[in-house]
Amino acid sequence: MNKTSVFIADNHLLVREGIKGILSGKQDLNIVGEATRSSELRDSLAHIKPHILILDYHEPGYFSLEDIQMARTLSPDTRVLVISTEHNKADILKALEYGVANYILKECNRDEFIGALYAAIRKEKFFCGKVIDAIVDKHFPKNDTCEPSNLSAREVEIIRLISQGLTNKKIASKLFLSVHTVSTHRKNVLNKLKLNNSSELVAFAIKKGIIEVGEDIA
Amino acid sequence: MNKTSVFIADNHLLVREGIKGILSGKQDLNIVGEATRSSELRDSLAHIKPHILILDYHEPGYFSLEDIQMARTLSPDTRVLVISTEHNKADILKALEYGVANYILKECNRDEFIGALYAAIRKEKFFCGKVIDAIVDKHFPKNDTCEPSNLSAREVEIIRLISQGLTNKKIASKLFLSVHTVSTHRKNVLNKLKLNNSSELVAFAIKKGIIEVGEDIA
DNA sequence: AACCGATTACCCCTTTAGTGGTATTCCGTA
DNA sequence: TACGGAATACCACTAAAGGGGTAATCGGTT
Repeated sequence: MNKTSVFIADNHLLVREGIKGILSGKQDLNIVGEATRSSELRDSLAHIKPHILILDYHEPGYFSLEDIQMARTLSPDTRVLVISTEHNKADILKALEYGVANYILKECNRDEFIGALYAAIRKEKFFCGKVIDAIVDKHFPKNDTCEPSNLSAREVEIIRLISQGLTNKKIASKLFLSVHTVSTHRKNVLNKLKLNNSSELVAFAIKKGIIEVGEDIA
Repeated sequence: MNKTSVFIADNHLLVREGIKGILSGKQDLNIVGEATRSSELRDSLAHIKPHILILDYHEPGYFSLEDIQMARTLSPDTRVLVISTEHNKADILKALEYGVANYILKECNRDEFIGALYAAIRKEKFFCGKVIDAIVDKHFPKNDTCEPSNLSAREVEIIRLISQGLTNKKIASKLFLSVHTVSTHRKNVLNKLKLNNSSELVAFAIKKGIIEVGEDIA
């Protein structure tokens, strides 16, 4: 019988060991490789085409949504199972848009993990409860409660520059726009999100994953 | 011979399994319990007093720095080994102040993990490289490069309220201060951190872990 | 063709933030 | 006790943001 090949991309030893522990004893599975960084994953996928890629997406700087795209390009037949700590709806939805069929949170239980893995093998979709919540919220947006309203690309760009401390004037010259335009965008964003000022906006945007904050510890 | 009792506090199945996998085969260790939430940890520590508590501190909402204090109160002789994804210097230093003697990051390798565990058993300290970096930076602050300068408690409080979108006026009335005082604090903070405005301040503060952003997915 | 959202741009006016000072009180430490 | 930082409070002025409009243009859809 053909074993299913599994590749693990996770930069945390403990999680890799945990996955291997849970998969050990499964006679039908074969762990064919591990990667702890994007570059390792890319190099491996150049010659290994596993059936399943288990990818731990957590924070910027490690494996990211871009790695999902990269994996799907390098090995289109590989099914990607994302495990994540990420509670952020925006990120979950982004991952799904990137073609991830299986997404579970690390806090999911053993059955959910095994279930998601075998669903991936069977080429079915599997999402744990909280991920489904995120999807449902997207498709059936709550009546009036404030939700990460659909911001345009331009608006997100403006938010990003605001969070970098730029004034309307500087944003305008950076984007070759009128100060009025930038001001209008800022205004519209605050209205859409029902926020009062830019400080609150920055906190909100980071919290919702609308913008990223660069990494740390240099 | 007396086995060393180990208690695991981690809300991630995969990490718990990873820890157990690495500890399995160690004849001198005995895993005496697990907790996935603060409340479980508290209940367990009421009657189990393990030699070692491995606590996974990562995000607000799960195990937190407060749980470290709680553990040290309920079971003062228990050595706490914190494992974390946290690159944030402020949080690492806070954990150390709370009496944690052993702190490693999840990306540390097997030797570091084992080393930290046995150091804890021997009642020695052990920090992985990146944690040491954080400590060193604290004790030998860089010459002139901008570093998470020492903000006073009041200043942090002001930053938190700014990030909630409050104006100086509202902050003043909330804290029973003059608007001038709040304004002065805001000004001093921007000077200390060499930032230009409150938007940048909020992004910086979240990035550096000076303030928390509430959780998600409700 | 008519409509709609996104993007651009402008107006007026008020409020708030930012800049650059000074100064007092309190507390802990040298 | 003298010094220094933290916290408090004030002043004057400038720059920027926020609130409330209006409106033209462009692309895509109905």
